[in-house]
Amino acid sequence: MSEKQKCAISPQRAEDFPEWYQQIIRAADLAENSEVRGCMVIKPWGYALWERMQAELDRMFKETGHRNAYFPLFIPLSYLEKEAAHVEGFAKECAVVTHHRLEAKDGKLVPSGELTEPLVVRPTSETIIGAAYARWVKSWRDLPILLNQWANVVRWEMRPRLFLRTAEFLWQEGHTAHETREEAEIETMKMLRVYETFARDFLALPVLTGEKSESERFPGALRTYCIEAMVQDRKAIQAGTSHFLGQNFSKAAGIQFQGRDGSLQHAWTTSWGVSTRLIGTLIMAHSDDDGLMMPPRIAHTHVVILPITPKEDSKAAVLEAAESLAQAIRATTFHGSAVSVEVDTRDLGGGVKSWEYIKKGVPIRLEIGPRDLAQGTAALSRRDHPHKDKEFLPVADIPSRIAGILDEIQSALLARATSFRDTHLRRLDTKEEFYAFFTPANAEKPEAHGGFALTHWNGSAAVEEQVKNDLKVTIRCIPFEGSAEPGVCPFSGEPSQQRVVWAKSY
RNA sequence: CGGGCCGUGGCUCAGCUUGGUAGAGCGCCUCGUUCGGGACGAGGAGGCCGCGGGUUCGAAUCCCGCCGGCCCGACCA
Repeated sequence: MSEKQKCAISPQRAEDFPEWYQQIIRAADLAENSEVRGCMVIKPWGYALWERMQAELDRMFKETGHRNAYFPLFIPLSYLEKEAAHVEGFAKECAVVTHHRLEAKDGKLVPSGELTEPLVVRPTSETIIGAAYARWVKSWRDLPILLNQWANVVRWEMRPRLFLRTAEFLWQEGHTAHETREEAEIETMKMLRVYETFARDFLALPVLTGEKSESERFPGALRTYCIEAMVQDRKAIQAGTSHFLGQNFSKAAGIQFQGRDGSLQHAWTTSWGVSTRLIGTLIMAHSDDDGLMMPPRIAHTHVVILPITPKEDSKAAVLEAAESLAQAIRATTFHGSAVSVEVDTRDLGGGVKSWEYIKKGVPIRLEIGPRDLAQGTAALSRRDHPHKDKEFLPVADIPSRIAGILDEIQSALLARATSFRDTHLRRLDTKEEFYAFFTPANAEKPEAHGGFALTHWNGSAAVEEQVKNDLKVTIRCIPFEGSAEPGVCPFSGEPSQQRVVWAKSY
């Protein structure tokens, strides 16, 4: 590269956010598009992030009394037909298996052996899990059932984007059945809070919590709650959902039990999930024009040590010092687990290696070279600081300081994201302000604009529809806290009980 | 699924209008000098020009069909 590049990623966020997003994924080697339309290959660096998310969430699910199970990928078509709203919500995006055999014909393989009943590749598992629960539940003593499954699901999306919207994606879906309505409602809220906590403490994402309006509700649910994050183009992204399904699915599947009073009752069910979309959210929330930035608590690699070996005669000593430093750091812990350290001994020159780890978002880089050997130091760089900043520290002090620095980085990312979100969250009271807020100056190539608008709403779907048509802005959630106050819906002029969160969204 | 644009080494693209057997930059490999911030030199590998058919002595180039991608709409975790 003959000319100096200021940033590793081109284009920059401000120039072309969607393209920047794709370049981050490429530069950090997270994933790539597959030859199968709409599907992605998640590469090791990206999959490791998912494994970290799985590990922490799985722990949190178990701590709240859930266990894992696994249900079939294929769902009988007839199951999907049982819940009317559910069918309507998912039918259009279902992949359907109609045959079970291939036969060679004219040198080609053609499907044969048509199934008597087509099988749907699960877009979600309420129906087939409901059928199992119906078999398992006889008595109030069989409840609650608190299960989760880690699985892939397929939704035949028309416009895929890596991690954000793909035909196949990975997720977890919790499915619970309860004796009473109240118990199920508590469960729904409890798991929403788990997601909120996870997003804040591990992903360093401040999220808004609230309920979805009817038009955004999960097909078949009585209520859908969500966590909504803001990413750096100021759009909202639904990062997790928790649904109170009432008795809709238990009536459809026949989940019945004999209650304490001897009467036959339908169970109350919930479902809740987060997906690999969290990776996309993480990227869009924290990355900068030099690449990915992994919050330390979700990073699979906390520290990378880069030995500087310019001269053959000192090489062995430098490598030994690097390895010994790695061992000392691995012996320390960060939130209960060993700090994860990589030593990159590849024979690559210059800043190439440094830049690779900047792009990949490793929180801490340590350089150790011949000069350090003499002085007993190593150079420490933080991913959340400008990439040229480097602090020379006594090697002996480094291991004990790593966990503290990781915590600082974690806090810095959360603080930065929170400040960004708050800067772009407005209380807007007139239609004019609202429309101005969500209208880009350059319609041809919209710049980052808008944000979250806290604006009154009369509760009508017609208003939502109008705003969506005009601005592509939707209600992201009806927040739980701090929004209940009488006012006037600026779109209809009608009275409103509270402000709701409006935004453009992914 | 509707409208627009586009498919040429791994990536970004030139070549196509006016048919004559394929190029550049980056990346990759080897060797050497380098290495504390994307280094330099020399050499090298890699392409049924998206697929199928047609026109032609001859097609990346012209014609037809299909497939795929991107953007905009509808839909969505």
